[in-house]
Amino acid sequence: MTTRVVAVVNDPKARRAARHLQADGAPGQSKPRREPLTVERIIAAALHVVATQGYDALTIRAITAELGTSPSSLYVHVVNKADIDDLIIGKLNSELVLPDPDPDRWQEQLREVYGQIRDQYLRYPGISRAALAVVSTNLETLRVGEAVLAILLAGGIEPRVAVWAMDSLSLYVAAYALELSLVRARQADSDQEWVLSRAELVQRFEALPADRFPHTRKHAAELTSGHGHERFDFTLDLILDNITR
Amino acid sequence: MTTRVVAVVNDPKARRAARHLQADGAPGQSKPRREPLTVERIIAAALHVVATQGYDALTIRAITAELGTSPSSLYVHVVNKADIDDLIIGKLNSELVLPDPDPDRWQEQLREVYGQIRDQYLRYPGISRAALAVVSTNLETLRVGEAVLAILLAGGIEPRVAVWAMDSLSLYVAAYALELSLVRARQADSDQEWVLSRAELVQRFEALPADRFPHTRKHAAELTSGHGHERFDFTLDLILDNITR
DNA sequence: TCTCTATAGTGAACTTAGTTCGTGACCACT
DNA sequence: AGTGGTCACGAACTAAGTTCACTATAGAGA
Repeated sequence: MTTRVVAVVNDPKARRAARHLQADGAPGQSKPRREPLTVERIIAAALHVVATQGYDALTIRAITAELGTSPSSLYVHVVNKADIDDLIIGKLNSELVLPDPDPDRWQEQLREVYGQIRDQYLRYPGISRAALAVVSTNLETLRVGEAVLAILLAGGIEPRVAVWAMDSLSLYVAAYALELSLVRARQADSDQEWVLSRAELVQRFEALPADRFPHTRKHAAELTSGHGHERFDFTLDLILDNITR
Repeated sequence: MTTRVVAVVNDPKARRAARHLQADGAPGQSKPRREPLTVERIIAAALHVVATQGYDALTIRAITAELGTSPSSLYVHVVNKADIDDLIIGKLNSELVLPDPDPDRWQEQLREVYGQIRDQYLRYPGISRAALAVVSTNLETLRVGEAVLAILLAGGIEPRVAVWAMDSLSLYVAAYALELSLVRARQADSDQEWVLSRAELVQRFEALPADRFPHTRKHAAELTSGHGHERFDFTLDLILDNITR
């Protein structure tokens, strides 16, 4: 998508630095080869792996298998596995549609943006683990932060509160998506006998000693209650409704 | 701490099942050996590794080195690496001091409990990653959940809201601690040249194009502001102050 | 057109980590 | 002593991230 500095530099560290520095598409010199392995292709392959097999399956070898190359080939374009994580998170962030701040609809706008983020995380199961690790070190992440901040400030939220709220919201989406991905993955391959199956879990809840776990027993049903992302919306509203004061 | 069924069973899966099922200390038959490797010793060693070197350093071999044994020895007592994660999270949870619900002080009590959890996570850097993965499958975690639920219900919170709030709070502490651990770790070994140093990061913030990142530039200072856990308290209050309505 | 050089690409191998297996040690009871 | 079962362990296997020496190739310049 974004034109990128394909600086003809062998050192991938320098490449990474260049990637992070360039604020806008200002290509140094493009140097197309026959069917060149590019960072874009690597990102695409990586995202495909995550989408189809989950983040745990995102190994260097899985990516290169997707691309029909060998592991070492990646290291011409990429520093690290962590670098790849950084890149795919950046890519996802770059795809978010960020609205122009509307002071009258700031809460709605935030719900919309974080809804996008949530859905994106869930589309790439487990990727929120990477998102939690990245900590806004790349430009695309900053772009999203900037937009969220703009919406909050437009809503009349005091700067310090705005920054903190942004932080809370971001942490929460990531954690929510991570947990949900895990639960889903667990449901998928419950053939892993050593892990308790859902039935066993429910059974165990009911088998809990009533004297020690009265509330948990009584309200276990609520734990899984809530259609769709009702639980998510609940927490978002909790935060958004309260920062105005 | 807890007396445990040292069931004389070779199969570690059976052991795990036994661990999870026993609600109270009802030892089958204890069978002490000379200097036996026990689950307790494994947990202690594991926690020591995490406390001193961080969760990333928690490898099977690191644990066995601590214990002076070999990797394979662990598998007599433990199913998995994941099982170890489960055990240490359980251990930490078992150490939390949970107050008797006081309807008049429910918010204060929750702040106190989650403060304990936060501090514990931070004492064992990175361990919140394991906490996020466990998803309350063991009894000690249920014990904490039960207590939190009890406090919320005592505070007059509607059951469904209480359960959801508990979920949000738990996710948030874990994510908060995880992020903080990461930041601290990054500060510690910033010799990793490929990662941007703190100075570089600040420098970059200031170098951001003012037209695209006005808010981020202007309020970058607030990001790191807040002494101690002010940011944490802020979010907790956001949630706690709002669930009453 | 030919050569030269820098860079992209690659196979093989190294390292670390989780896990398994066969074997031996040890204890308890017969 | 013998026997059975538990516990411990060394060695080895697999998977994954990473490095390195080497090759292939495209484009620049002679």
